[in-house]
Amino acid sequence: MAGVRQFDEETALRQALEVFWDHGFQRTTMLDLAAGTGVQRGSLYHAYGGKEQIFLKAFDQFAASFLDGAEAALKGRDSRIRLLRFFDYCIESIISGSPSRGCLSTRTAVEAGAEPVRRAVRKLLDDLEELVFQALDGADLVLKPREAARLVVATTRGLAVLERVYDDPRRRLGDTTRSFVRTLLR
Amino acid sequence: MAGVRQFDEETALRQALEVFWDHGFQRTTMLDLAAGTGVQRGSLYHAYGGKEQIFLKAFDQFAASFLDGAEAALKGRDSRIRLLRFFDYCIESIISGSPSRGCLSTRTAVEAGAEPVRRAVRKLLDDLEELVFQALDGADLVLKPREAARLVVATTRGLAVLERVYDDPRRRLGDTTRSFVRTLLR
DNA sequence: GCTATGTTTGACACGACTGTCAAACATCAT
DNA sequence: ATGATGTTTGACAGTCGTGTCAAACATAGC
Repeated sequence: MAGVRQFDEETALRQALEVFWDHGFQRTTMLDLAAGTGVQRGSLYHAYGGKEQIFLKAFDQFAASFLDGAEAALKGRDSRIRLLRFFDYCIESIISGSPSRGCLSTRTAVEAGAEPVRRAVRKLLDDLEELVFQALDGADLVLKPREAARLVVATTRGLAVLERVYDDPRRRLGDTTRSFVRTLLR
Repeated sequence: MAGVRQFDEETALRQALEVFWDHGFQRTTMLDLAAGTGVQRGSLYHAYGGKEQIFLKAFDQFAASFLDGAEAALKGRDSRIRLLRFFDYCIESIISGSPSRGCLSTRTAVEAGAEPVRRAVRKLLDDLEELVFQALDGADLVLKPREAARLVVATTRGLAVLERVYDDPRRRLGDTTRSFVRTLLR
């Protein structure tokens, strides 16, 4: 093999993710990605094909890291604490950046049309559901654990939307979270 | 006054709303609106100024009608039935159209950057919360009614996101809804 | 009918972004 | 060193959408 890639792929994808997170999938252009990664537009086309493919690769990295964090947050001994920590983790992710960038996966789910992107988001949510499901083991629930896990994931989506709408999202989302956990656990 | 508008404003705004709902705020262009309303692009600019102003007017109509429907759905005698009917109403709205168009306000909240648009969505959610709050009067709740109402609205946002991600949204959203109502009412 | 007033129309200039490509380039293997 | 291989680069042509404007138009009121 000669003719070797001049940029570091992992770095570039991490930078691309920042761009997507800041601007959203739709508004992000190949020009933005070129600027954000320092890689020429033509090179990006050559290496990946286009915006969607870049997104999918960047999102994969993101999803893996996000799930790692979620798993760690779900590790407390009490299931109430586990849940509250998990939601805190989600909220921190959602309101990260300044101005805050919102929830990447939610924004993507709502904005993106293409099926591969939709599938990537679905996979993240399914994986997340699974983590929550396992963390709910032994909790005193009104619902079956599967249902509860799904409801938890659904609630994180609700938070993501509220963040876009209301001011002082940390407080607002935190309050909503605590309300929810109180109803879910018995 | 001479020089009179040649199109019916209410009709045009209703048609514009369809366009926005189908394509989302961002993807909708003035060309789309011209095609959808049958009004020339130049006339739309002249009459309203631009896309955002048209959206705000169309969205107002939508919000009023949506809230009417929600209020009606929240009218049963039992608060459980009231809530379930309310969620059914939301779900029907979310999955209306083919292919289904999703939740207009959620999509708008997530897509739109401009403050007036954000404010319009916020108003709808606040109004919705108020309706739910009143409908929760006398319900046997774990939470304070205000908190419960907020959680209900948050949950409708979660549903809206799930609809974008999962297949067979009617079932999925319905299941999630029933889980939620079971946890909320005691 | 005429006029004043506001509306409609199509064309215009412009900017943003896309996707592609040939030429220049860098690197590896021999 | 050289050739083979894949990468980078900047330019190109094309598409789509914007916002504006002067001229043509329609109507209410006199």
